[in-house]
Amino acid sequence: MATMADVAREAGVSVATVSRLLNNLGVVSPETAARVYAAIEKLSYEPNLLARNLRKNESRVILILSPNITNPYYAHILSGIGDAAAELGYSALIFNTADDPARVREGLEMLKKHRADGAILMASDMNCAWLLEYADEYPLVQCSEYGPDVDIPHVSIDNYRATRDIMEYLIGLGHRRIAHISSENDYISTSLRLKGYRDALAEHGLTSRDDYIIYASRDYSFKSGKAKARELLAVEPRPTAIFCISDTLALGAITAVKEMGLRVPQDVTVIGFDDVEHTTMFHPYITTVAQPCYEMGKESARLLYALMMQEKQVPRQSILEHRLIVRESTSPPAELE
Amino acid sequence: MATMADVAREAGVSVATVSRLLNNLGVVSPETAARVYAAIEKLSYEPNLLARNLRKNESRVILILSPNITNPYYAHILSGIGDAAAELGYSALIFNTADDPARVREGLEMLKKHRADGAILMASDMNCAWLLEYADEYPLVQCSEYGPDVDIPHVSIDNYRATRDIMEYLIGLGHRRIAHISSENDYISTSLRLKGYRDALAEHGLTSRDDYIIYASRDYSFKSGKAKARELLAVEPRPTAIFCISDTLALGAITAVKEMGLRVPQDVTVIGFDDVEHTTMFHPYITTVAQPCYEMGKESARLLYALMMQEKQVPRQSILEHRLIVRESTSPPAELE
DNA sequence: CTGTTAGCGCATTCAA
DNA sequence: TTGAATGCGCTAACAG
Repeated sequence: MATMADVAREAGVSVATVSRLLNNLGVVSPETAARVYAAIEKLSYEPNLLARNLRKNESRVILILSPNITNPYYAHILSGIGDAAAELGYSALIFNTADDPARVREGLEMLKKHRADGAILMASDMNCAWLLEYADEYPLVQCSEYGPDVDIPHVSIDNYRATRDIMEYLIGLGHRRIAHISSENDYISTSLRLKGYRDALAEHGLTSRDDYIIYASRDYSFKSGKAKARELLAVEPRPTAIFCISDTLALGAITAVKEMGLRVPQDVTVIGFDDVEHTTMFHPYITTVAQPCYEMGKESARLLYALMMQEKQVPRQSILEHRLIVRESTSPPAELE
Repeated sequence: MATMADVAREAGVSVATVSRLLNNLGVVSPETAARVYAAIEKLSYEPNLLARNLRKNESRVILILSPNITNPYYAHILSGIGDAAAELGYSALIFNTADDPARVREGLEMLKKHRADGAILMASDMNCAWLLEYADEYPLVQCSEYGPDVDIPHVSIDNYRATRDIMEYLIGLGHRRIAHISSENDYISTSLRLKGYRDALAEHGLTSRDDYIIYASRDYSFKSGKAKARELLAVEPRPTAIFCISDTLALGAITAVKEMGLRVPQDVTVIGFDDVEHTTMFHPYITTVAQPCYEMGKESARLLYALMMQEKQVPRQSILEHRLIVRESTSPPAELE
């Protein structure tokens, strides 16, 4: 493995000149430049990042803390982060937190060890003020989830407005008995969606029934969605629509409806959230709100980059556009038909 | 940020002693050790990996070259690699190749730059002998796909046997007209499955019809599966079973069957491969061959580790067990009922 | 058991 | 426009 000294010797110049050329610093005469490039070519030299990084005191790596890369929602975000990182000259390190705060801490310690220059966090709980201890020291960005009063730059969608859009749509279709499958997790998105659900009902003079709200497992599992929908459908009077905070949950709900001998959407309307699961592989295709996951990943990387470059005025928040996608799992309630 | 020198000064010892303690080399008296630990604690010192890595000439990073982390099949493998890497004291870098050989090359160049100590490749084409140029220089492992005559350690399943298992099962059910949705890609798995399909037919005295074999898109898309199944179902006489080389393809095939007014499995049996897609979210649940993706990822990391540790006798091949999972999309052909 | 010292390969200051 | 020299923080001889 050739070093810069080898190149310098081969080209008959000093290492300083080679370094300058490689980093476009100062000016190097065309003739020497040519000689150096020839030497680089001949020795097939590649700079040793280990040395460069130590010298510059940076790793050119960004850390991604994700609870589970197997979940397509996170996978799409990761994909965006990875691509943006590459464009910016960074590499993306994945660290699986398994949804465990202790592992998040463990991951963040890598910043102190200089394994990465900054980190992007996913799936933070609302009470994540403890992250400030790290955010004060290192560039940190949160994606999707964040703490409402925790001053760390984050990118997300407007979960409240998205939910209001969903509710306006359902109510506009004529639904009055709308149930909600939420989750027992502690995400800001969950909280805002629940609030949007309640506010929409209230503003339309519809009573909010506690037995129309049910909490699925933290991870939005299909099984949980199915089980919870089953409970919801046993409530009297039966809701005509179920708003689920994820597509997987909606998929489970649709299965529950079908297994109870009912039809979607004729008997029960089901609506999801995310548009990232396989929502168009089976009928009924799911009506849902699409989140721009890939773009959110990219934007997170961009924010982090701004932070790492010590840019002033880095926005504390970047809200991307959601989109209601009406497909086949929703229709007016039968009673109105 | 405290350095080792700070710790040494604080503890009244030399940096060598601190280093020895941190690396469990040589012996340090309990008293000095205690003083050093106290100093580390007080200064909340963390070793600078940038410096350590340069000194040791290693990055402690493994590179993962994947065409698309959004595909659950790869995501599960990645997950296994990531976990195994962490256990071994390594970090996992993801590099999206977008299924482009030029990008694979680009990724491998990172090894020369010392950004990573070794790499795990996914989705290599069969004619990947050009990889040897890198494998000769750096630790390389291939996961799932590999070149039949390319001497690079790889982990996979026995695609031929798995296919034979599928075919024995289908033929055992009484199927005689079995179609095959393959792919136009150049993977060894595709090739072995096609061979397994043909050999099974031949050994059972069943004629292999070219119009029962069709090639879906490289990426096994749902859409492609649906379209190709449609073509297959138009052939006279209609096949009673369709063996698809991926679950997504099978999902597409099932949709095609249904849309043509036929039933799965009563009219057409469909069988998939991988068991990684959402095969149990809708009826009929898909009969398929399960690949131990997560384990394959772990095993890949282990092999790579052995390579990086310069262990002698690193196996050139590690074949993990597959498993036929019979669910609802298969049954004896109607004609026999 | 502990300390001194010499680099790892590079970027960067300063002098020429 | 170029080169000499310094040191980033650490590990590993080697000496004591």
